[in-house]
Amino acid sequence: MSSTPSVTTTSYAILGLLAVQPFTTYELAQQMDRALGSFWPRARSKIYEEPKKLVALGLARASAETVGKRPRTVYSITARGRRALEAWVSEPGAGPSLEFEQLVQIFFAELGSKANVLATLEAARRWSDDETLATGHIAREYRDGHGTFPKRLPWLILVGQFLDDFVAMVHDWAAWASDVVAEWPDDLTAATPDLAPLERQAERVEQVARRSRTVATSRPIHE
Amino acid sequence: MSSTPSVTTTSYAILGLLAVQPFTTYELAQQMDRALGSFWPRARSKIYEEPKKLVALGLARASAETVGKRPRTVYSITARGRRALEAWVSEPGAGPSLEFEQLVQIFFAELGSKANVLATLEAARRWSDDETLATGHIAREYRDGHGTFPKRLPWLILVGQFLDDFVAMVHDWAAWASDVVAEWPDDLTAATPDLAPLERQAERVEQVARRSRTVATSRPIHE
DNA sequence: TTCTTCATGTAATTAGTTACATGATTGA
DNA sequence: TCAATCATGTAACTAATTACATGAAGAA
Repeated sequence: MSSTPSVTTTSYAILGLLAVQPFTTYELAQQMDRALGSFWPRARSKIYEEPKKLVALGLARASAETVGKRPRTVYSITARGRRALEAWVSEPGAGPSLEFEQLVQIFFAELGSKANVLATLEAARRWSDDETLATGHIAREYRDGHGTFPKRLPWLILVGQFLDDFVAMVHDWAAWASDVVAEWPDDLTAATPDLAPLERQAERVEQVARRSRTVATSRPIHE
Repeated sequence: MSSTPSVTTTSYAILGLLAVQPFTTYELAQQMDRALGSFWPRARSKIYEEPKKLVALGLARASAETVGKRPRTVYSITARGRRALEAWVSEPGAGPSLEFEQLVQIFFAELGSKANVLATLEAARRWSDDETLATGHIAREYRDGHGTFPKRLPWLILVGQFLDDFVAMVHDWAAWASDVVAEWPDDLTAATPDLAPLERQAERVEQVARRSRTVATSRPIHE
C-alpha cells in the first residue's frame, strides 16, 4: 500500500548533482538555477522535497550538520543511487519539449493588431537578450579557467552550446519576423504572405525525407 | 466559495481555435496535434475538458448535434469569449520554456560511456528528423494552395518558421556535438575540452551587452 | 540595533498526465 | 460479420506550482 514515490527526471537531475558532490538543498537549488534550470526548469519547493524522496528510496543519504547554531542537511549519493543514475543515463531520454506562450499569441495574431504582434516579437527578443546576459558569466568563467567543475568541461560545453544556439535562434527569428511584420499593412487581414519560407521549409523536409529513406533499413522501425 | 476555474494559456489556446471556427472536442484535439502541439503541448484529456470550463465561464457555448445516431457537442465562442481573447493577445506573454531530458543526460555524461553520449545525440537528431517529417506536410499544403486557413497564412508562416528553425537547430547541434564527441577518448575523464565554443559564446554575450547598454535608457528597468 | 539577505522549509491547490472504457462507423 | 479505427469521454493520480512562514547571519 505504501506507494513508493516514483523516480522522475527531476529526481535524476537532483541525484546527478549529488553524484558530482554532496550538497545542501539550498546549494542544490542554486545549482538548478545556475545550470539545469534552462533545460529542466522546476520550482524551488520541488527541489527542496526531492532529496527527501531520494533518501526514502535509498538513493541518497542525509547527514545533519550545523552552521553556527543553525542546523542544515547535507545530502550525498549512495552506491545504489549511483547505480540507478548510471542506468538512467544509458536509457533513451525524451527529446526537447517546448512551451512558448508568445508564439501562441502570434498564432492567433488576427485577434489583435499589428502593434500587438510587433510588441510580442520585441518581448521575445528581449527574453533572448536577458537569457544571454543571465547565463553569460558561466561561459566566461570557464573560458578564464575559473569554472567550478573543470573536469566536467568537455560535456558542459556541449550543453552550453545548445543553450546558446537556442537563445541565438530565438533572437534571430524574432528579428526576422519583426522585419516581415513591419511590411504588413495596419489591417492584418490585408497582409500578403511571403511564401519564401514555405519553400525553404518544404526543401528541408525533402532533404530529411531523402536522407531518412536512405538509412531507413539501418534504423529501427519508427515506434 | 464556488472556486471559479482559472483561465490558463491552455484555455486561451482552445478559445483561439474556437474563434477561428466552431469545433467539436475531437476536432479541437486534432488541431492541437496538428498545429499548436509543437509549442503548447497538452494531453488529449485536457483538451476534452477545457471547452466545458469555457462554457462555465461564459466564454464559449455548446450546441448538441448528431452524426448518425451518435450525439456530439459543437463548441463556439461567445462575444465575451472574443473580448477576453483579444485582451489576452495584447498582454505580454511568457517567453519560450524548454524541457530537454536528453540534454540532462548529456550534462551528466561522466556517469555513462562515450557510446551513451553518442547514442543520446543520435536520438536527438532522430527526434529532429521525425519532427520535420511529421509537420512537413503542412508547409507543403499551404505552399501548394491547399491550406485549411489561407487567410491566416501570413502569421502561420511566422510560427512555422520558428518551429522549423528550432528543429533545424537541434539537428545541427546534435550533428556538431557528435563530431566533437567522436574525437574523445573512450575514457571520458581524459577528454580535453574544445574551448572555441566558449569563445564564441562569450563574444555573443559581449555583443548583447553592448547592444543592451545602448538602448538601456529606452527600456523599462529589468524587473 | 535594525534591515536585508541567506537559508530552509511547509501547506494548499491545481494543471496536467496516464489509464481506462466504450459505442459508432467504415472497410474488408 | 468481423476487425479496425473513429470519436467521445471519465476516473484516478501526481508532479509541480504558488503562496506562505520564519530563524540566522551579516551589513550598515
